[in-house]
Amino acid sequence: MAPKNALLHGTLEVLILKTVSQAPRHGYAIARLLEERTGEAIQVEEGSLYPALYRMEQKGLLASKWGRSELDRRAKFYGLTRKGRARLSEEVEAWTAFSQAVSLILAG
Amino acid sequence: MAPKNALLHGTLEVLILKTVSQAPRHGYAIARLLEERTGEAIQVEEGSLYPALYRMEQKGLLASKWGRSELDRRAKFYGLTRKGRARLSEEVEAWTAFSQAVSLILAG
DNA sequence: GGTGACGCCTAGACCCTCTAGGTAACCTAG
DNA sequence: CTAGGTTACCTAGAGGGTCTAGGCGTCACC
Repeated sequence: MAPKNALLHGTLEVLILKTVSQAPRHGYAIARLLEERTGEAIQVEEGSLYPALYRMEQKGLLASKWGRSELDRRAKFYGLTRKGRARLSEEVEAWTAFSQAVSLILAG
Repeated sequence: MAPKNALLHGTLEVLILKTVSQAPRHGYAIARLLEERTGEAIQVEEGSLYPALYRMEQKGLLASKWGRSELDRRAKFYGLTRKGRARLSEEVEAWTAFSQAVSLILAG
């Protein structure tokens, strides 16, 4: 079967980078925030999210620190590293170019 | 290493559907057309393209027929089936919603 | 006769997302 | 008090799509 969310492929990273650039956030909050802000147009499964966060920390884009959530639960907060910040603008630019290109074709 | 074109993932299908909806085209021409119209912003490798065309024909979205290219070479022309036409509008809609959602986040 | 463009195809690697589980702490309803 | 729902994290393996790196045949040109 076709994957439920093929379009998300490759885009999750920039979404996370952006979300975390505004303030340190924990994984669960990132997922909720993306869903709420987009009216469920973007849905991030936990099985995609946590591995992505792990990869991105390994790559040096994110740095994490355990803390307490808004509801006072144990939660791991992620913030951008300098490398992550650089990566964010690269990926925003790449996505903008790509999405305009696709729109151009689909409008043709 | 990061895949060269992670963003393309899941988008190639709708690009092909759209391109072929305008006129029957052969694979090589589809790739050239996508690149030229987008100023190389979209680049389709042959190793992605031909398997995609094959899959889409298997799924009943495309129908193919051997013919002669503009340069009078042997070439396989693809056209939309009724199912392909229906799929095209679904996917255009899905892409529009998704891309607006991503833009919303990235603009935040 | 060699090189490059045209045009098609394939195997396997690679990467990312998703499914489907599991853990643990906390709250509320009944 | 206990059953269920929410918060919050994690993982193994399946699944699916793209890319790498080849191969094939034809044709035009130098």
